[in-house]
Amino acid sequence: MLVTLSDVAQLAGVSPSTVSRVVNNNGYVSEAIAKRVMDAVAELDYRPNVVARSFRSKTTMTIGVVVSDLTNSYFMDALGGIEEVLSPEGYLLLIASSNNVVSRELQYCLEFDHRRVDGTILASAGASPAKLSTVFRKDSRVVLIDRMIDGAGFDCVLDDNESGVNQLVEYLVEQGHQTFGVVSGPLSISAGSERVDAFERALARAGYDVRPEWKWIGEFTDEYGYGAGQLLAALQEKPSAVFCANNALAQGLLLSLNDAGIRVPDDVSVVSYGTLANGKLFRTTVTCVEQPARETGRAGARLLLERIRGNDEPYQVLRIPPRLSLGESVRRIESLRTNR
Amino acid sequence: MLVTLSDVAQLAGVSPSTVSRVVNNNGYVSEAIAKRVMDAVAELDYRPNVVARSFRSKTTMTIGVVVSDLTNSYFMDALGGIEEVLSPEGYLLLIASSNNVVSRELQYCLEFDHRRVDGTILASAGASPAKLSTVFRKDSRVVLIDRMIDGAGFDCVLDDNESGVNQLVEYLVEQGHQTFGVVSGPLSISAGSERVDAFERALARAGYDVRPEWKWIGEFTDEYGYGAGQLLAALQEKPSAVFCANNALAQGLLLSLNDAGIRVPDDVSVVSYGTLANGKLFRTTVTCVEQPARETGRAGARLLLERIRGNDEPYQVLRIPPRLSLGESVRRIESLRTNR
DNA sequence: AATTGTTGTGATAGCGTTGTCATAGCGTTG
DNA sequence: CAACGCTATGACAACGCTATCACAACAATT
Repeated sequence: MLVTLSDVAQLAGVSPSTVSRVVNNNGYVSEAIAKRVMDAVAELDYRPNVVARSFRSKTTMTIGVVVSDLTNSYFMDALGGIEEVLSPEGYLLLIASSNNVVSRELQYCLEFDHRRVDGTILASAGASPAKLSTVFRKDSRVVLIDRMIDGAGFDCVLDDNESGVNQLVEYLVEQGHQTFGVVSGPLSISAGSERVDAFERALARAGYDVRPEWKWIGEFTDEYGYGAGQLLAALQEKPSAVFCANNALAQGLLLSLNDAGIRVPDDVSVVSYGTLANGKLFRTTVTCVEQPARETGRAGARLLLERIRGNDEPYQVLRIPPRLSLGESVRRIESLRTNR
Repeated sequence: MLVTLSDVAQLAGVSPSTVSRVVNNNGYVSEAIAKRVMDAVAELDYRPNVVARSFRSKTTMTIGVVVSDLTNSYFMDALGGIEEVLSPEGYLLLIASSNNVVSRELQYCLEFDHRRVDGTILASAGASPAKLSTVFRKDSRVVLIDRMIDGAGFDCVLDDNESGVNQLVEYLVEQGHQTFGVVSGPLSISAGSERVDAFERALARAGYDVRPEWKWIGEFTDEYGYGAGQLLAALQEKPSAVFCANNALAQGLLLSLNDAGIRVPDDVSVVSYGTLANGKLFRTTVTCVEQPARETGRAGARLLLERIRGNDEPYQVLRIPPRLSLGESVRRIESLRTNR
């Protein structure tokens, strides 16, 4: 019913093989024949059947990307970087958002495997290595971004969380802060544990710590951030600075503080790991670690490309250094000395 | 190299046909055999080759979605609605952003066609019916959302722009505004022409108009909005209210007015067709037409599903009514009478 | 002149799945 | 009990393409 290679071959008076060579631009084809074929293609309005091609050639030129939250600008930026690298190479992206639900994440990865993607880029919501290994085959090409999974045995590109957090703490201490709170997603995710650990370690070096009752560990969502903000607002005694381990948390926290009538930075200072989405309109007014999202995406895509092209060296972990971006969400504490 | 249907069949001691029936859950299969097959599937860790399946069955269970700007929350919301309808039906989405470049839009649509998607949902950046008909085949299933294309002959779901704009104008006039500016994307796109036309018609009914020098027609991007804001800021005599035909324009305009030291709404009032992305954090502070993005996506997906399932009635245009959302970007003009 | 390599083309054989048809056993019905 | 429909399974072909091989024709090298 639809025009096939053979139809074109017949009209051009050549073999299907030759038409295939022309449309794929590989193998030896003479100028004259190529032109004859292309004319036939145009005349019949031939559309290559990519499904048949993929079936035969066992390569789909498709990359699956699973992120944990598509509405988060970090992942959108990373996606941009991925596309930037993969699109010119002829790959199409299959994009899915797990919405921070691990089971959905696994489900998408499995679906992608069934659809025979050439590789998968995964920003995990916290899948275990065990679960992951049931989903992927031993020869699956997978690159993790933003969140590392120990023991999964995949390439990984992520922030140098330690460096980012250190810059943040340095700045906070410099500004005179002495009491600190933390809001984070699950510590089972590297983005959680690494940032929180680094935060506490950096504080320790400066002679401070985080009081247990000022630690809120939940999900990497603005909803959880909002809830944490409510708890914070209700506290009699508050930390002078609160560290949010990602931008969604910061967003929720700031909104809830605003709703509760707590002013930032007058009443409490807030810093975020990750840029706030709305910085564009209202300028970046939150002091934060500016994540190299796009570069992370690019690096992940490049790593995956190498794997597809046969690189079978041991997997590697790439750390990309972020930089501090100063906003107006941190108060300078001049002289006040609290006894601790 | 990989486990196939036949491998499973062999282990289970049945024919490939039977295994196919089991894994697809269609046709007659006895309980006993089904169990035997499923055990074999589990033991071999069989993964259906969806590419082969698609090739044979001529249906990919894939829907292509081309939007003009993935970073725009309107399209993200619409995407959510689309996914909500299509995902439970087993469809996977192929998502692409044309970034308002018509050639890229066409390219993606063509690529999707080659990949044999079962249907396409398109928020066009302004492709002509002629171009579109070279890309799609006569039996292509296509649904347009947000932007209608006259003469394309496809189903279409979009805002009742007239109603939305009327509500806006009514409110502006009620607040005492008498001089108006407009910022819009191309009038070749229905979202542009319909909104601008409706705006001018509604104003005319109220006895007002838009001065030619207060009309800025460009692209539906925040960049263009920013530029328009600069032009506006530089004007000696300004309109008292400016209508932005989409949210990206409003975003850019507001940012540039802010940069130029023009206060909203004190110096100039701004209204937007479409919700501002950052309403979430800073609350909706811009008076705007709240678009039924998610419902538009849902309706488009449902329309497409019907087409796929064989509905071949004449194509239809669905208009979804939006509603006004009051913010703080419009000043009430009490008594001032300007002579015009 | 013989050998080798390069270029250009065709014939053939599947890839893994499912649609279609054939067949056979069974229960129900007039 | 013959006729029929329903259930259950297998055999077989074919989907459109490309990998592989085979083979020419010709050029370049020994």
